[in-house]
Amino acid sequence: MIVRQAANVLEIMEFFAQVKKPATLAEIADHFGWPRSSTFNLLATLSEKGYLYEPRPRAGFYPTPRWLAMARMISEVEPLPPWTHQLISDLSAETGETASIVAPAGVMAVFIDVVESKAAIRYFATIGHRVPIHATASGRALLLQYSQEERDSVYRKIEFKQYGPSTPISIEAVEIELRNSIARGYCQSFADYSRDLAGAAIPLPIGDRRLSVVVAGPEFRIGPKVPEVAALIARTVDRLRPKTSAA
Amino acid sequence: MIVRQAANVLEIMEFFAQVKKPATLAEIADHFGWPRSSTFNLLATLSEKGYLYEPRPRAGFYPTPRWLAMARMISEVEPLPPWTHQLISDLSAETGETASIVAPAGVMAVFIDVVESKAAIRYFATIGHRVPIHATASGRALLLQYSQEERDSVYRKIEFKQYGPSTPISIEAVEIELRNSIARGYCQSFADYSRDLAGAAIPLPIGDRRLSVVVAGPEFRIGPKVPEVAALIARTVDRLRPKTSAA
DNA sequence: GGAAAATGTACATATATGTGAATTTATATG
DNA sequence: CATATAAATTCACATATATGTACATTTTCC
Repeated sequence: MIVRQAANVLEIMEFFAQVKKPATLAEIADHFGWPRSSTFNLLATLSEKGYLYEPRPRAGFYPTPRWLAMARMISEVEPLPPWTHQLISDLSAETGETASIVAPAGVMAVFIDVVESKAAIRYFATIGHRVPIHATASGRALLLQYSQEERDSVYRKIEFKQYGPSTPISIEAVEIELRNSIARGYCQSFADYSRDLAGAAIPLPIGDRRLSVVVAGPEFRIGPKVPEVAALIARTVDRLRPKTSAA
Repeated sequence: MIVRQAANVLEIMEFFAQVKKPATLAEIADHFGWPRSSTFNLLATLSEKGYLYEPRPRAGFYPTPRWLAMARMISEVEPLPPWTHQLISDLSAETGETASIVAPAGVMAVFIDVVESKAAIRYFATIGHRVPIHATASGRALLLQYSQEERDSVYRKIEFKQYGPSTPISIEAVEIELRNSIARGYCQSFADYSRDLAGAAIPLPIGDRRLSVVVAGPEFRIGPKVPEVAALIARTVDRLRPKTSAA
């Protein structure tokens, strides 16, 4: 069950992140198609908690820096080491495609850092973007780091759906693809989940964290180059990852 | 009316900002005294939206960097000019008390930047902290920037409460205090709202934004020094504020 | 290795909550 | 300055939602 008002808080936050200017109750209500009274309650709640204020008279609400203060506190713990951002930054620059660091979230894989391609046609992904762990290159690069028992436990919760022609729709299919990936030396996906999207990924364990790096883009552009992209990823990780410790 | 699940999202966020480590469903439910099933729904919603993930197996949930990404996008608009942080930083260092930048939010005043005193006994305030606009030095320094009509409109919404012995409990009392403040050259408060708390504030208009600076601390320590603290604030603003333009 | 404890998940139901309509307040217009 | 129009609040009620209970899964402990 989705908790509507919880989701609405996030929607509002994203709304402000997008429009980047104060908005009145009426504007917000109209934008989302929410009743004014409901919007009123929500805004009052966020204001009361210190997350919204009125920067100038009659110009409406805008988030206070409290969001930022909280997010900073949260993120200063175990941040990703700086070289991982360098990594996807370099990869995106060299390949012209979108590169990301990905982490597990149950049966999904979450993008926790992204550098987008600058191409007009590109893989559009943002931090927080989620994809099925079993039907994506990045996700399978995570699964490779699991023990058999852990994988089984994940499999039990997966609802296998035919997202595309090549989506693995059974546990066996996934396991086979994992074995192939090991043999191949990297994970790949050709529209397994998103139409026209292809990508290459490799596991990226950092400390006891299970992460992966992925480079993805439109199939017609990146498709033929997947092997060399994979090699590039491996080389770049090798170059940037500190040799001394696990971190 | 307060929207409970909206507030809960913020609570969860603040919880993570405090504990700074992943937490399981059970831990979160117990911490807040929420039913497991409700907690489950909330966490599922936040996860689904890409704001929570599971950094390592069986270690529970933690916020994704998406919070930070959103907060950054929101805050890069019209950020406070850097000299305002310098201002409260200097003021806090010189006085040993807590210094803040404050903005209006209806009948309340919100702290939008804070540098805390390092003293053991101090005014504990965080970004997002809210106080009644009419019963605080910082709030009245905002009201001074309003037109009479705007002030009247605010007064109509205020519920006058006797927070402390010197709280102004009528429109006239507030207006008188505002006139006194003008004569005096700064706003002051002696436990008008918070027990044992005294402070000095002055208006700080920036562009068309109505802000104020306040220095506040325990009455016994800052009380006798309020006039000189006020003078210090004025001098420091004068020193740091760029002379050229309104920004 | 098996039982017990803890944790996570599903669902029907009572109830807390969102909302439409009414009221008040603010702003624009003649 | 009066009137019209739009925005912000309030409130009672129907309904969408949180939760108690039951079940499943995982982990711990003996």
